[in-house]
Amino acid sequence: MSEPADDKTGRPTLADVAALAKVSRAVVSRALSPSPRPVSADKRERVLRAAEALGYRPNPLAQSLTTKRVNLVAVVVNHIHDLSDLDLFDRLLGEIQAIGKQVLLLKVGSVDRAEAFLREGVAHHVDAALVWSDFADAATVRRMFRSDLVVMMNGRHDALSPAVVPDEAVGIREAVAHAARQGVRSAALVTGRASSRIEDERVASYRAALSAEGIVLETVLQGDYSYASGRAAASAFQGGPTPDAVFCTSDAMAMGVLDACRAFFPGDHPDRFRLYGFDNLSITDHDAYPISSIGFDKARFVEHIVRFVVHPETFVAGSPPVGVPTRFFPRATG
Amino acid sequence: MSEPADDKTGRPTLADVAALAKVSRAVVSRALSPSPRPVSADKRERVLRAAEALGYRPNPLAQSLTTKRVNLVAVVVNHIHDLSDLDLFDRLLGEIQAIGKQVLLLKVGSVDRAEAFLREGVAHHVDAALVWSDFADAATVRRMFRSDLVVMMNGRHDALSPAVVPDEAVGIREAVAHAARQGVRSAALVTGRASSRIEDERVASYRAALSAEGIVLETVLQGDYSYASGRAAASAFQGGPTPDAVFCTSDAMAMGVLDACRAFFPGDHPDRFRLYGFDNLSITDHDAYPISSIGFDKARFVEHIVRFVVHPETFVAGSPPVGVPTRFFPRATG
DNA sequence: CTGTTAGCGCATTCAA
DNA sequence: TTGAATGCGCTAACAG
Repeated sequence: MSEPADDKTGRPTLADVAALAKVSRAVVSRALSPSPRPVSADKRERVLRAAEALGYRPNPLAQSLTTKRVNLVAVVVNHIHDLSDLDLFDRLLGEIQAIGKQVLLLKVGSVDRAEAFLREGVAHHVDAALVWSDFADAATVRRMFRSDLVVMMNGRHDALSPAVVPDEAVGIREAVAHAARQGVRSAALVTGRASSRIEDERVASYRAALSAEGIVLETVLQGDYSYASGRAAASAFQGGPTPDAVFCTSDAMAMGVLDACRAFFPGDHPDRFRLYGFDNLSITDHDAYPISSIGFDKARFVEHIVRFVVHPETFVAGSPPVGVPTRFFPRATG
Repeated sequence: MSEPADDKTGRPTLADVAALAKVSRAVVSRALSPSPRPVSADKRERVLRAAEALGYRPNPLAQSLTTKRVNLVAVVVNHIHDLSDLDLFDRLLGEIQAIGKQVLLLKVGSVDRAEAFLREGVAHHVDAALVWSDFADAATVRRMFRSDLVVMMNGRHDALSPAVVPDEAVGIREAVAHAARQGVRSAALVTGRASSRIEDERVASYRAALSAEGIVLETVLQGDYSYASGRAAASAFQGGPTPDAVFCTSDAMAMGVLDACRAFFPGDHPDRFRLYGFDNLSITDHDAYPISSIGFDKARFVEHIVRFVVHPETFVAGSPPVGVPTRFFPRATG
């Protein structure tokens, strides 16, 4: 008589359950399988009872050895802020868990570093990789993860992998048109990191929209998406005349610009110029930063991503990236 | 002559490397092992070359089957905001990765839900669980994860698991003492969710400190840590006389109080009462929310956590939780 | 419907 | 130092 389930971990295994239920291991496997498998009601009952009694939990790692699926999804970011707003991330996390998978959060700055730790880690066995970090293009990501299912949100997608991107041009046109209707004739643009493809397109959209509305782009200032860089950029407006409007490619920079101008021109704000941000962060709903902004429906965005994870087959190679339209959200500053 | 490495995944396995290098699988295993194992220089070289040629990557899931270690660390939160500040989370993520492990991020609201998805997921095989969510106590967490190594940050620790907690009393005393020196005699307290142990202690610390400084606690208002709840709570000050100081157990609520009062008493602020927050969020460094706050050294906090993960043996059962002292950070509002 | 058998990819005995 | 054999925990293929 040997004790059931006591190798070293103390964890009962499928074999223990089989022994207690007096059936074969295969029957246990089938009885406990989520998908319906042929098992007599009698034995199924015994298995369930035995599993319950032993406190048995299947080992998903062992399962994955044969099934090739781990129920893990990698979320790859450069910095947490890549996800622009915590609401989006929180929702994504919830939805992924709702479909029975779990999130492996990877912070990846460069391809080199990524290769290094992917070599050792579980990461390259995930069922899917959701990529915000712009450290690599789709082909590289597919190679790095042992998965063909990668969803690109960093703009570096190709024909072989699905991608979800905000359709920024729409919202930008709305914002600029709104400005034009308010009489804006001249503008400054505060941009983020130049290395990003997303940012390049964003800037191009602003240029096109401004031009279409006949607004003169007088100045382009380089920031890095941060509050501090917005403040720094705003010093350009301190001395001479200011443009009619300042467009920032992130809300954080717009916040910096706003605070800088409050400091430069006390009591004067917000009349000196109109201010537009980007991202529609939830903080723009706070009184102190009532920044007109451009955003998209996060629920829909997440919905598309999760759909690709659940039904990869709905993606046909060569189809264009899924666009989630952005909208203009007017607030006090614009 | 069969193609090397082409079952169905196309991924080369250890066996493929062995075949190409003309050695046994055991030799490959040893040659590629991080720890020094007996292998002749000649064969080691051949193995390394073969592995390189094939682009071989060991399968950590298969490894874990025998080693019982996955190099996975679970970070358990209730809501992303539990980590109070993204800076802390971002740093934690980086440090965990630096020690060769990866982060499984779990959003867990209740024990029921947790049990449900832990049953199916990889989560209960992690090497360690770092718990912010107050959904469960240490014993439950140890049971849920197949790990004895859990680090509790939610205040629900016991003698058997390490814990890291901010020593909040220090900073609170500093803040209250500072207020007293400024002539504060009466105060209101805006609290967060009552269900949390951390919150209970925080409130107790405020009461003790106020009492010690002879400040009368006139009002206690219930919030939920959010900006909106702060705004709502502040309506209590709209009608009658206001206390000399308002202490909030989160910066977000303090921001809400601040904005509400700016709306009630335009132009009057910040003289009507002093305002103190909690968490020392980075946004309190922005001009618009210059809220005096209480915070701790995030680098040290993370350092302690990671130390427990790397050297679990440094924890001796029964030792008290590691405290990271908080400090008072005075700003314009206090 | 059931049990037996054979792997999944790897680390680890144990003889040699 | 080496390689053959065994097993980690589980699923899948096959006969019965």
